Amino acid sequence: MRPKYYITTPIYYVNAQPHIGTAYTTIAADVMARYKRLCGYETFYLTGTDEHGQKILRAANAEGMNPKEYADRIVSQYYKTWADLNIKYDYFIRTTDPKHQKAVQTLFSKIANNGDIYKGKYSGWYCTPCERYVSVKESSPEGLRGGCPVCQRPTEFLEEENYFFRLSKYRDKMLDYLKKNGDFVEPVSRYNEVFSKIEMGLDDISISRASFDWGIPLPSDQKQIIWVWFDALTNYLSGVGYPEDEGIFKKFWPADVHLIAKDILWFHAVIWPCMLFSAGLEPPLKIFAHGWWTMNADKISKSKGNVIYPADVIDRFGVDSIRYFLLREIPFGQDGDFSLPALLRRHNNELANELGNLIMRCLTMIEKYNGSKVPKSEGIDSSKELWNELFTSLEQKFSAYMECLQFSLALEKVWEAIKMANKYIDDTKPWVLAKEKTGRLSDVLYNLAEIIRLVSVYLMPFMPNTAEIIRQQLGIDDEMISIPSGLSFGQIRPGTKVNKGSALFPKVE
RNA sequence: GGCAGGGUAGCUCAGCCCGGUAGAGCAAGAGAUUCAUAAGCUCUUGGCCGUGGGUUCAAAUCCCACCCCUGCUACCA
Repeated sequence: MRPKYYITTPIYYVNAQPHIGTAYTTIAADVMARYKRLCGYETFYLTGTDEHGQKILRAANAEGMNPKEYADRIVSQYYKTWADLNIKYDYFIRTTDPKHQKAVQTLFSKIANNGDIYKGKYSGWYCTPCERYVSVKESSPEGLRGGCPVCQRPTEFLEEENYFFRLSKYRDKMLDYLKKNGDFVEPVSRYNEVFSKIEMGLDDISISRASFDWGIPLPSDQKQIIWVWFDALTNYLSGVGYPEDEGIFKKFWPADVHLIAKDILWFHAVIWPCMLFSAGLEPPLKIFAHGWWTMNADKISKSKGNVIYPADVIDRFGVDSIRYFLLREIPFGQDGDFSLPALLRRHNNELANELGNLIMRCLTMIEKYNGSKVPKSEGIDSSKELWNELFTSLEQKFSAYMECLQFSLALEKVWEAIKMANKYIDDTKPWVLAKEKTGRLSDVLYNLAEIIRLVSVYLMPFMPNTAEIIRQQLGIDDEMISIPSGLSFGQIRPGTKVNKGSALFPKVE
């Protein structure tokens, strides 16, 4: 039986169109999903949109629309952007889907039946953008009136009867779970933060709202709707069939990893597992919180007007270049800076010069010196053996880095091979060998064709279009493109006709 | 205020656990070459390793104090 892999992005709140931050998470998950598919895993990649809550209701009203229409409009932008970025998800979930709504109510009832939900009266300062109450612990006197400690925006005083979830009950269980699963939250620094915050104590949280009605009603009390975060988190279950489609659900749950940005760590690393504990379901295996992008070292925000939209850069650089840049530029987990000069450098140096030009020079030489056919390796020199060793070592390192989502390091390893190949050409000087006619030229050209093939396999998850073009240029078929069977050196058949096309990455500017 | 992480070449960082006369990539400069997207290859420049003490034959690396930055968190009121 094939092993499974289930990866998710957060479902994005439809108050804004997709930008570089959401694209980042979505691309990272796509790369991981494509990698796992390549490795033969039965893979499920879930993304989607979060469409309920007061914030959406207000935004819709402000434009004279009903919230569902408003959401539809934004959602279409998500579809388009993800298509433009070549994101291959298995399912796109919307919290307005009837199936999802049912799942939320089912989960809610499970937790209620377990005695973890009670009715209480709550009065306090509420942050609408964050969709949560600011606790007394968190708020300084100025903070109460001054704004939300998380997002700094104004809070409003609310008093209502709500239903509460006994989060406090799960403090010890949660700590225990973390101790037994040291890699549950990554990077480690985030794990430590979560751990110490839980140690300080967990308060019960209000998980229903009565002051507006854009949401999913409680099964037991139609006057209240379920808190958006409870609603949203449940997508990870409903997206794989919970509760009705047991076959799919049992196959894929628990999720192997929830990819998130660091700002929503608490909801995912604490509230979500505790909800699942209460419902008698397994928690996800890993929460990976990545960092934030700045723009020219400046914090990105709507008010500053420096938000970057994927379309802005795709037109100029191409999808694969953007995908590459985002994952290569910074170690996954850390913050990073997005800037045009940085993007230009990566694109022109690494993609155009080192990779694109490598392929171009190899194909040209095969064309010129061997009638566009991959020659038969003559075994005159020992470099084939050396390349074999190099790629064996690359295979190990690459997969190790991919397993721990260290995309930048995985790419760095692939680039070591690319640089070696460029150097190999300069060292062996095929243009000289072509005059000598010793047969050594065949060895070199064969090795180069094979190197390019292997590189394209490794790049496939990151740059699917590029990998596909390389495959066509080399004239090879799909069977040589898989992991691990396609990774051994020496598979490309002599006589294969190459098709030199145009430059893979035209230089920008 | 507490806890955690960090301050090393112009920039981004590795080295610090297991002390022994500073490393990589990018940027900058030079050279040989021509298969190639004026690409690639080779070489060079560049650092009192946050500050002040201490331990040691020897400290970026260990110890103490202080300064600055980042994250989590608390509070004086």
